[in-house]
Amino acid sequence: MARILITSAIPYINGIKHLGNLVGSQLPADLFARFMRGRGHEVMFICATDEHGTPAELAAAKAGVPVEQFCADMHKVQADIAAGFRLSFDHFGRSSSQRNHRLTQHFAGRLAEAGLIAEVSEKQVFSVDDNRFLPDRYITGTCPNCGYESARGDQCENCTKQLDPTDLINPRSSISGSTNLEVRQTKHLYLKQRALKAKLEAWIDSKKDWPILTTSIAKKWLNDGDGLQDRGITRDLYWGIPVKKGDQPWPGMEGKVFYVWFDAPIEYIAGTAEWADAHGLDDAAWERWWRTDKGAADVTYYQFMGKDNVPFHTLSFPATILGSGEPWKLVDYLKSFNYLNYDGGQFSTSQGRGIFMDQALSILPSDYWRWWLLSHAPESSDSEFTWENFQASVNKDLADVLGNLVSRVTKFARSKFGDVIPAGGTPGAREAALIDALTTQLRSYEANMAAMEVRKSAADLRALWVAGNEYLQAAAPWTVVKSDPDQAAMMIRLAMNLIRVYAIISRPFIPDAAAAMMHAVGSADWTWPDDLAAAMQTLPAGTGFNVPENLFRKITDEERADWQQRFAGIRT
RNA sequence: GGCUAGGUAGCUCAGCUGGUUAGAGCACACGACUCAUAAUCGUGGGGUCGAGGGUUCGAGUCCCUCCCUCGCCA
Repeated sequence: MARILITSAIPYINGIKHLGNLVGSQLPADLFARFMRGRGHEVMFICATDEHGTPAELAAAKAGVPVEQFCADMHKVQADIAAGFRLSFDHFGRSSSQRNHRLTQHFAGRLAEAGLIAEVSEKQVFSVDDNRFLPDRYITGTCPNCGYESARGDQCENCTKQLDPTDLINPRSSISGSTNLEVRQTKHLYLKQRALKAKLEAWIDSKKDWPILTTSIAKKWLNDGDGLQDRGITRDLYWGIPVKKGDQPWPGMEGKVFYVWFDAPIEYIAGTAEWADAHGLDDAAWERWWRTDKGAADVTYYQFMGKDNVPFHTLSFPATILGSGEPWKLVDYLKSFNYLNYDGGQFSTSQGRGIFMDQALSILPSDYWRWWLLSHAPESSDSEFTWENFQASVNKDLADVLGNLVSRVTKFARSKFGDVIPAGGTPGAREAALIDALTTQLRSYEANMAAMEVRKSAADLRALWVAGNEYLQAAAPWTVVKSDPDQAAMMIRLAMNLIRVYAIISRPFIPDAAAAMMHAVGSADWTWPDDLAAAMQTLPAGTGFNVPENLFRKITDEERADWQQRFAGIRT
């Protein structure tokens, strides 16, 4: 039994995520976690909300509630939706937790002791009326280059020129519109990433089995232009983790907080500590997942994220870990995803375009979405959601191939043999051939799942389902029963056992349907079918079974057209 | 403009270090079956593998040029 640590990129607290966010990190991470658990491995699967920073403060202000309250409420909302999608986190933490405060401050202290923190004095725009420093992109003004009146302080959208906020003509606060702005001197901490470049590069180079998408992004940041840059890790904000050096004050940094991208990945670790706290366990319980000197040496650590998160996970976070000089676990395998597009354009949180997680659950149960999203995961390139494709895949794969298989077996069994799995008959060459074919396909499925080849795994799983229909079609128990009821009973007994096997191996993709299948055949034995021939004899004759409701219903053309129209616009 | 990835059947995609008639699912046509959610199973049609050069006995697979899409960066 192996020990598997899995983290999903943590979603930002501000609002409900769309299906593109889901399929890029949380959902494939869940698939992998469920698979590894199913195989009997010890799994720790951690996710959290990423709560700090200006957008959360502004959203809270807009909602008219204190930011602490806003984040607590939104965390609850996101946790409920995650549960709705059956995301099986061992813990869904919060980057604003006290655990993360202490750990983030601890890392900063260690980095300072290692001489990897620089204090830099710089000029920044302060909005008097808002009573806050403004991030560059929250300053609006006229572009000195092209005259565009709504240029942002970091870049003009119109002429794409890179700007400094002080370049803007008639600058104003994007928050309040106030023009009462001042340039003030402020001091910030920088993480000396340049000093860690050689270490980071050696570490990246040691990862021979990482996808090109991952290593190329990392190497570009390492070597492009002037190479890896030192990075500011503090901000003049209210909402964040107070800057401290371990548990000691940091002179000159009073009232400042750490930058959200510094504390967010640390929450992977802190979230595991939160898990221990929530279960009344001591520190050793979570440290054995993260400290190689305290039991984590045999842990394999997998991260899942969208491609936009790769630089932070290949460089910034490892710089924090390596720079600390302490034996924290570094990621072993990093699975990154491209983007999912929506009907010809991008999903967009800021523009409200696409389908959001709560909307998805309001029209169909999670299994439908899980299946489509995972079987079309944007692995090798961006992929596209269309309602036509969604309807076709769900109806064919789930309703026709799998759902109908369960129906035809259980209904036939009920009408011909009664309430229990029937006895009699002897398996022959056809049954042996089926088990051989299933075994081969199952080994392929396991290999693809272990390699996080999501689409290929889905294709293998579907092929396993199809093999069941092929067998039934060829064996034709509905014909055999007329002349040799015992042989028909044997076929049905085998099919019932096959449904149980399907429940186990399908569970990572469609957990609810898997539970329904297991219930239908009157079992609760989720042991992975390492030996398929043996697994196919798990349910003995005499076992009671149920005829379930249809596992999946079909999406009608009318529904598709309705949803297509309903979700065509912009969410407000 | 620089960089990554991609451009393969109507659609969504596989095709590892170059090697017999380029594959799968869906869709389509025909057939079988009738236990089942008008489900299932079988067979078949359909592609000059973005364009043009080149290397090679042989290229979707390597090299060069160009076109297009997406993203990142500037």
